Amino acid sequence: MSDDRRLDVLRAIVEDYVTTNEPVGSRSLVERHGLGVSPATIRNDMAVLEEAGYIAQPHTSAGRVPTDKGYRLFVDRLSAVKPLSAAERRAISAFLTDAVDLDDVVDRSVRLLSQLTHQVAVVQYPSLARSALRHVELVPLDDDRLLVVIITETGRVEQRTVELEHAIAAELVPELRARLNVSAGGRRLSELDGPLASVVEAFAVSEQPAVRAVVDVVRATLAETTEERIVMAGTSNLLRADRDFPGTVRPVIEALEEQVVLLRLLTEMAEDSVDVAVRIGHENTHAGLSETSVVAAGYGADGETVARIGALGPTRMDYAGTIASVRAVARYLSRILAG
Amino acid sequence: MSDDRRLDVLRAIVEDYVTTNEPVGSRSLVERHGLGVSPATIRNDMAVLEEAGYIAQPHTSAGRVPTDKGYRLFVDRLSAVKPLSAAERRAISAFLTDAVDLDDVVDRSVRLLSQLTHQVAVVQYPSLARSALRHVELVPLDDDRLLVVIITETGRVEQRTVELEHAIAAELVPELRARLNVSAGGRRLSELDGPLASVVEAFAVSEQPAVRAVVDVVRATLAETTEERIVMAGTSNLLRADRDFPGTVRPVIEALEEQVVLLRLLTEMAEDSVDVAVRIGHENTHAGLSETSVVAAGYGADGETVARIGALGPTRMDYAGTIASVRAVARYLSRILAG
DNA sequence: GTTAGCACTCGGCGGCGTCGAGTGCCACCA
DNA sequence: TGGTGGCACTCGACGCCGCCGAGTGCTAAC
Repeated sequence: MSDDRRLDVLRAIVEDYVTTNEPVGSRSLVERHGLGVSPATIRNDMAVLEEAGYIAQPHTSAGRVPTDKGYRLFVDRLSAVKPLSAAERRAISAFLTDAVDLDDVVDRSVRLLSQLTHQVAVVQYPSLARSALRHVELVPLDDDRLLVVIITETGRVEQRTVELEHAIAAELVPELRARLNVSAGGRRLSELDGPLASVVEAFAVSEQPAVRAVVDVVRATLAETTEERIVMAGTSNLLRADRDFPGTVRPVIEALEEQVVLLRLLTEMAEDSVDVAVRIGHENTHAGLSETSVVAAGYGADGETVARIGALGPTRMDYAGTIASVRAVARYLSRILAG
Repeated sequence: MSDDRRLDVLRAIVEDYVTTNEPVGSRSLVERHGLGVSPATIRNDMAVLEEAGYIAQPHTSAGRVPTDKGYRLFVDRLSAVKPLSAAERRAISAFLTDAVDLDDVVDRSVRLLSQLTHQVAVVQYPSLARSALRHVELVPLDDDRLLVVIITETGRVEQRTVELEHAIAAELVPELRARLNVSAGGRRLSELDGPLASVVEAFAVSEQPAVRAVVDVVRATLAETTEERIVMAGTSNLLRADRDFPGTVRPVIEALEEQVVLLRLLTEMAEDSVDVAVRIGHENTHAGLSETSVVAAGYGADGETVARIGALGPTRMDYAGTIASVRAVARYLSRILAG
């Protein structure tokens, strides 16, 4: 029994359906791909594939369409890696190297990815918690308020205002700034507890409450994961999909507008895989995304993942191409942040 | 000749069309509104209104639909101000006062506005150029690179890296920081030229090139209008419109993805009016927005407009309600920034 | 200036028949 | 046993047709 051919048939169905967006029948299948058998044979194979849940027919006497399970098998075992063209590599490189600051890098990346994939692209800002601290700056605003500005190695800047119970002596601010930067500079959140504690202890007991307030804000800001930001591009690409299946886009856009949903999704996917992760259709726990697939990868300096990027589109997408693009952009992005 | 009644008819047509989204005919018009005349009379009036370009019929023997010109007249002269309900006022107030920092304020505002109007909402970040400077911070990165962090009164933070030709003496950094903050703190871009020049002159000639590089970056950053950021919410509200007129949404979403387009639009509208400005259909110069209306208003502390907010939707929108919401949110926003 | 009446227009809708892609099954072949 | 050709069947897509009704413009009368 030729199990191989069945897989060939499945691959052919996925490929055809992705390009034509029409249920694919046995005749066109043998024509477009050089399978050396007759339509009738293919029909038998398709019956088996359908029985096993890899494909389905929208209605009697229409061609077959891959199910989520079918796409999954395709992605895991059938799709060949599709290397990017030289032109695409050049475009990525040129597009990203011009960037001037972190905002710009993120902005360019997300646009680039949406253009490469023709899907909705998503880029998460480098997480504060996982980035090393570059510098902490303290700015007295008035007697009992102090502005704390936190700058990470990845170039992200965050600011918080600290309300002080009692005024802090003005002369202490430079000292506190210096101590903070010496002890905490270059470290990540996970390595900060000791150094920060020692900073507090370096001050006179009478000053410690104020110092502790500042230190706590620094720690809290770095720990704050809810503040994570996301940028998105290529939403209009969804409308192409809507022309095919009117109405399916609404819940997707609503999901996209809830950054929380996206963040949770990306975080979950970080656990799926070390490299590029793929979620197909119902594999996305969020209901609105049940006909949507997401391809995501992590990026960050020094092989340390600080955030993720992804592309999102209808389950009927070019997985090989999308995976290649996401992986490529993630790598360039890592390189830029490291450099 | 009763010109008044014709205007009543126009108003009635706009109101009916906005709620029903169907061309409105003479019979239903007299029924739904208590005009004390017969359909035939209305038909005559409608013929006049059509002649004058305020209404049009999609095809022979359908009802009438307002033209852009008709909406314009409606907005300018016919629509009554629609005060917000107490519940709405409370919602605005509650929603905005909880915000913790500028990002949060902007984020909440845009969501709020999209919910109130059921349209796409847009909020522009407070412009750097028009905000007063609160503080400039300098952080040496290595021998020939200096990080400049700029903080405005509205709470916006911007950072730039300066590449120095020759290393700047480390001891000079605190002095430069101090001088910058004394001379420039609290001033707007337009008042900065003199103070900045005097900062440069306060240094020894040998140090001036480096100092000037830093000062130039500060000035350039404040002057940079291209870097203006915009946030958006409620894109999914457009899809409702697409159900009525399939295909019209695509160009709009594409326009929205180009922040430049939106920024130019908001800037143009700033000149239209001191209060709330309205652009209807073809009045938007951008081609993709020719079936879209935009309602915008400025906000800022101390009566000084530092940025704008707006709502955007199909020309067939509830102008009175949208205008009221935009105005209200702009006012609360101003109050928060001032406080 | 308003109204009633009337002929006319035209898009929307539902029914109908045709067409064709695609299927499942069965008998047959190597 | 697996592959193949043949065949009857299904069912959505498409185009045609005729009806219905909302809406109009015009004219003659009030």
